[in-house]
Amino acid sequence: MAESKTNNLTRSATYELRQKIIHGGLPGGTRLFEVALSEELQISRTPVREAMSRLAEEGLLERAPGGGFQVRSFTFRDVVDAIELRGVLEGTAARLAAEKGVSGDKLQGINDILDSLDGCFQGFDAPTDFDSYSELNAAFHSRLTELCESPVILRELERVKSLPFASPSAFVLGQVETAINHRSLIVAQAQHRALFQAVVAREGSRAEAIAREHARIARANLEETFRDGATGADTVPGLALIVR
Amino acid sequence: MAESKTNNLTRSATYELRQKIIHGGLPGGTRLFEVALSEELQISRTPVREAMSRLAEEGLLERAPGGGFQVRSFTFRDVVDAIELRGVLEGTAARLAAEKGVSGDKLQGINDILDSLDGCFQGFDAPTDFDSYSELNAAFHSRLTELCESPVILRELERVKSLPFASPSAFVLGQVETAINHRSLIVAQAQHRALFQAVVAREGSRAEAIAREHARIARANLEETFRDGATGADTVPGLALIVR
DNA sequence: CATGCGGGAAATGTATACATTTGCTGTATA
DNA sequence: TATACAGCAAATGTATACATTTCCCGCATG
Repeated sequence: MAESKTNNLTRSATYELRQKIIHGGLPGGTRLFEVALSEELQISRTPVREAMSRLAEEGLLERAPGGGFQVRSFTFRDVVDAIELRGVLEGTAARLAAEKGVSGDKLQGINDILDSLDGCFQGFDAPTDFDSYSELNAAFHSRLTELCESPVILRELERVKSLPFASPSAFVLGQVETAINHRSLIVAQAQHRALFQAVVAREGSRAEAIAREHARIARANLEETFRDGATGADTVPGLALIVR
Repeated sequence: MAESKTNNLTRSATYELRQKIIHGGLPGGTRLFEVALSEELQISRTPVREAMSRLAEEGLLERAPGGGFQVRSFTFRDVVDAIELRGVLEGTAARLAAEKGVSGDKLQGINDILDSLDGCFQGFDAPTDFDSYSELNAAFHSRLTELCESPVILRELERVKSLPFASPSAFVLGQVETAINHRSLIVAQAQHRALFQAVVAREGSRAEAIAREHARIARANLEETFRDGATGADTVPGLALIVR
């Protein structure tokens, strides 16, 4: 019955550090010192080291020139590029799925998700339960991209999506109120339908184009949120990720 | 004058391990044991651990379910997808560079490389010095993709290119004699010219298409080399990377 | 004022002992 | 025969002491 206790300290240290970085507690460029962190977390240097190593794998940290690690800093342009990259990779996954063709039994589940997403729109109002909408949205994209059945591509896609602010859920993680409005959600849902339809119809090129355009919504929301070059680092938590 | 001696043991252990994996000394799926490796390399477990962690960052190792690491295994399909992915990313970099436009002073250096590549073809014969040809080829792609000036995209591209057999140089690394023939080199060089021309002319879509097609040469060479489903694991060193 | 050269504090790199977990193996039992 | 469980061996996880390197600071020197 006992939960697996593997890597207890490393696991918790990784979690603590990740949260702190994502929420802006550790601005980009900040160098992390093993001793300081080990004292703060009341553990030895070893699991701290291990945690930093894992966060470097995730792309949240980078190895410092003289050794050790520092928080990776993302410029506004970096975030825009990450979103573009996500669109490109999701587009590739969709295209490959379409070119390969997908068996019918996997399609029904995705269709159900799409119907549930529709259900989130009560009449013409915005979704009341935004959390479950986000969850369904993530599920749709996950299920759809998996259709390409390419571990290599899916792996890189997950990497890119985990980059700060590259995926819609990152906004929730970073506790940033984005300028996501009702209209953009309706457009997004229409794109979901079209994207799915294109994959089913084996129209690879069209699927790729839609997926790319779909990511542009996130980009527009980002630019809307941070309009006028306001970094907002001092007002909105999590925003310290954007430095230069 | 003294060379930087940072991470001496970790560095050498990482190198030794990487070489062994790339050359097929450690087939995909092989679990790596810290004690065994530390005894073999005559060092303690710590630098071995560190080395494995770095190789996991590179994508050559993956964390095993119960802890520890194992050699990542690549199927033939995985390698094909990695090449496809490289084409997609190089295409994206080229497109962004074209859309953004590049200043003239950076173009001359690339043009010189292209001329040098032309020089490798003595008349209509195959390049005599294949090593310098490969070097120039790598330099061209490096310089061209850098034109997009996107650290995020360039970083992911480097990751993908470092995957076994995803980049042309991987064949040299893995000591696999590929079926690269003279004709494919001529086609490739023509694509180099066209790709460069498209970027300069700010024809983003064309540049992206050419970059993708260019990667397909590597795919064709791969399929030619391993035709008839022969894995060749017992005849060609480095081939143990392809297991299933 | 710029520059190069010690010197020492502080950081990471390394070794090693100890703790914990995992996974196997053998045995007893239904 | 299949299965559950106890116990052991071997692996990784963790703590800590020690080694080495880096980096900063102050001083001497051109």
